[in-house]
Amino acid sequence: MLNYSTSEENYIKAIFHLQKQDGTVTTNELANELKTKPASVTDMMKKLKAKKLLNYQPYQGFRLNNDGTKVALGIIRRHRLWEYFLAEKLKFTWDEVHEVAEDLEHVSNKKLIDKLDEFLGFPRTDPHGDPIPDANGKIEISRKICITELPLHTVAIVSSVSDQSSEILELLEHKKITIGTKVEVKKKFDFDKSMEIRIGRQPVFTISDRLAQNIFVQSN
Amino acid sequence: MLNYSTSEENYIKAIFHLQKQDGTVTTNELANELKTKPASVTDMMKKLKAKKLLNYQPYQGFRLNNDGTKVALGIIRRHRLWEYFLAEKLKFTWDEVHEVAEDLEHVSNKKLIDKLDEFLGFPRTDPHGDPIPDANGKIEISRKICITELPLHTVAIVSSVSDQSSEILELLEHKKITIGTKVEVKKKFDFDKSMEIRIGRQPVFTISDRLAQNIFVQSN
DNA sequence: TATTTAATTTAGATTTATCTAAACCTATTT
DNA sequence: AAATAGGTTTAGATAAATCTAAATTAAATA
Ligand SMILES: [Mn+2]
Ligand SMILES: [Mn+2]
Ligand SMILES: [Mn+2]
Ligand SMILES: [Mn+2]
Repeated sequence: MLNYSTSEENYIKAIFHLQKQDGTVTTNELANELKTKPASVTDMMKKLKAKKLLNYQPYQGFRLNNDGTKVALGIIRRHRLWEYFLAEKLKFTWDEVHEVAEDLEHVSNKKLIDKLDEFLGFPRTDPHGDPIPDANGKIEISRKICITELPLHTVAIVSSVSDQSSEILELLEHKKITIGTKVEVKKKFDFDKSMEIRIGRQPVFTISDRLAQNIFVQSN
Repeated sequence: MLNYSTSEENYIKAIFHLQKQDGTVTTNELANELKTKPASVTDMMKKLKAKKLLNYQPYQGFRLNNDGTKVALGIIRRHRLWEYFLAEKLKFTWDEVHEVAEDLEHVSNKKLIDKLDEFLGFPRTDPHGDPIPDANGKIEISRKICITELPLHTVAIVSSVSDQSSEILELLEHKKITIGTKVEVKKKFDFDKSMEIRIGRQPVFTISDRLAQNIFVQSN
């Protein structure tokens, strides 16, 4: 396995997260995700294409190929194992781990990561509930859906939350929404797409669509 | 505290290790240590001088100032804490830890390192026997001397060994020379500066000057 | 189908870190 | 004091990653 620069790895991982099922990722989407400029994205896409990690034709968007996906899963494995370590061993709160893991994930020594995995007891999910790929890059497919797609009056369990910004995580913590929380949608409003939800036996309260988009549940 | 690039940090740390007591470090010495070219060193010295981390006048060598020393001690703290973690928690052998720590040391998140320190139980030395600076940059001054300076027939304890290359560490392991080993110099040869030493009650054997230079002992 | 708009790419700069080769100092030796 | 040899610095290139502004293309609209 070759080694990739921190910058290349950040692009590869971002593409992996953005490409859903069969669709392609656009230049602007990726630039927005990485807080960079479209011109920089185009440069990097040419480079990653030359390294045979993705399919890319000018103006047609891009998508990781098999090799690129393997690389992405390696980065995600490192990221999530470090997140687990930070939360479980170093007692970081779960909204702090992502930022630190964003750097640690780029130390790519296979032995280090496999020994870390063993030391942690081969955890299956990170502190946000996302599955951790194993040493061969195999990852559990999770049956999670966004809470916005959950039918009314159906109790589900929060299985993961977006980890993209610590602002969101701070809000979730304040609302006492965390992994494992039992939640039920009581009402949805078309006007602003906000929804009223209930956690356990607490009073019903409202969350914005923006927040709901970042909460994922396991319906069974 | 500002942040420095990986490259800047590697230069700063190398200068710290090369500058003994009151002397200055030369361009060639540093280029040799970092396996780079003298021209690259000169470029970086200008940069680090501009950042007020060292004293440097063209052709006169250089030396870290107070601020530079503080930065160096921070890097060394990270390096040695990770080495301890790798050896103690992940069960790396002590000749494998340096290389990995060389990368991990550049993840400079103060909270991460202070929590790691706490998790490890505030270790005082790394797996090579070198002291670990505390969160304030304070470091124990060790009374260690090189085995080449140890008087004949004086039993001493190996307190640290060079960790610069895994080749040396491999050799030391083969010879069963490790931290805590009791050692005594039986004879020194002027011709090639080799020496005969005895470990515990084993038969006397010879080590080269090149190797001896990398073995440090605590004479009492 | 022609036009307009929005997304994307290209062109040209900038910054950081590196190198080689040439020029330049400093110290030692004649 | 002049010559020489080492060590050091400068000059000029290169590669990676980024940017702004201009040019181009594709898609939507008239
Ligand atoms: Mn994360
Ligand atoms: Mn990252
Ligand atoms: Mn080390
Ligand atoms: Mn390093």
